[in-house]
Amino acid sequence: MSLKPFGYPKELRLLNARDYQTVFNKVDVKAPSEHTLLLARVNNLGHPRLGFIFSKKNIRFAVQRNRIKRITKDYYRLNRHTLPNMDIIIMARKGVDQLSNDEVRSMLKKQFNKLAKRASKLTTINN
RNA sequence: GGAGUCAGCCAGACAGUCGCCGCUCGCUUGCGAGGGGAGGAAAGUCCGGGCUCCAUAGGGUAGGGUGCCAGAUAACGUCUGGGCGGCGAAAGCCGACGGCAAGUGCAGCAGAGAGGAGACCGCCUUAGGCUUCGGCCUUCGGUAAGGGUGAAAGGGUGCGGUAAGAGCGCACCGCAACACUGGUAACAGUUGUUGGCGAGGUAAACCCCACCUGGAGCAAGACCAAAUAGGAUUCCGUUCGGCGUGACCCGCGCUGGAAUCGGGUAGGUUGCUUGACUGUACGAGUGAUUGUGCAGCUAGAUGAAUGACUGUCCACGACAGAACCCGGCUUACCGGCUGACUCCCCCA
RNA sequence: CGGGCAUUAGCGCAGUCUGGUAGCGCAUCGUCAUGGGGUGGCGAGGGUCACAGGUUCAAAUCCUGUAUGCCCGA
Repeated sequence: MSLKPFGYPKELRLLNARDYQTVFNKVDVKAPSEHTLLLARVNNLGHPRLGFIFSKKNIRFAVQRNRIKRITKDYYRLNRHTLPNMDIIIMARKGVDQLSNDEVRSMLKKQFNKLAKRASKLTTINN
């Protein structure tokens, strides 16, 4: 792999419905909170992959949806080296569009840290 | 200087760092360089058109739409100009603005009467009775001026007329029909003649008239790979029947049909941006719009790009995010700029 | 992205086509019956008919726009 250190190419995303379905079929780690729900499953690709489900039902206006997506993406590509090798789905709940950019970032930090902590616990048990 | 009307434009700027999606070029199979990367509404999906498939969209019926006139346009429910009506002091703005004299329906309650209407009170009068001679009661009638009901009561004002009244007659105003004049037309008129004026409201009620209208939608459709296959059995049929064209009938196109058994599914590419395009010059037109020349290429994703952070400045940044593409309409919106016009005040 | 439907009392629904009175069941309140409660009988209250314009004498109903919720088409 000769990826740019903070890039966001397609290898680092979940791309089609099958990718999403495999995660839903067997969730290894969950990280719920008031505004989001993270689901993750261990992969053996040597890097994490991210996908998001921000539905129109939970975030009504397209401008707000795009804003949350972009901040999430940006946070992910800057911090992916701290994440375990998993396929991660981040789902939005109602009310996320009320948060400011800084609030979204701190919320993401908390959630990803929670995920990494639980994942490390999982791998030690498996080993 | 103030108040207002109309038309058009802008939608924070600059620099740095880290990223995302196309395009071109270079080397080469992932990097480098260059250049591009949301809107005026991208929205709502309320109309119209292109495009695609169904027949090249054909005939009829039903259904739907539009609704003063003329024009613009690919087309429209849009736009422009004009007419009529309304609002405003004006610039200007607003209007589903055909027909109820083809037919049918509707109008609760109130009211005498709700449509060639109607005597409840009233007014006048015939006959009779009573009388304190003022009139009162009963009654045959006349009467739409007044009261009262209602959203709405079958021209208005005045004079004459009359028992009291009434377009009953006359004058003026209004109205209708015809003619004339102007205008392509809608329509208009210090025009003329005729008519006493007789059939009011509602068509965003059914409906009538005129014009328009085939259906579906890029999840349309096309291509590649795979697959519906290839099979087996039974029954029916071979001018029949079935399928497709999704309102119905005709027509047209394709084709043997049905049941059971067994077998089996996976996506990718394209459509996808050069267009009723943009800018500019000259010309046609009151204008919407349009002709010709020159120049330009201005998002094209497919879990879906156009962003985040830092710094500086200011008027402290609204509504809001393309998904086949255009033309409109409607709705949302912090502010700012330009031009034209109207009215008022002051100065010269 | 495209196509369609709904919104009426606290809740579930009629009424809208064909304009004039907004109604039904449950729930709420009062009262009768019971020693008390439930069940039952009788009675009452509660509605800007989602919002804003328009047509009409008159709009829940007809027309136009807006908002919200739901369904269908890979």
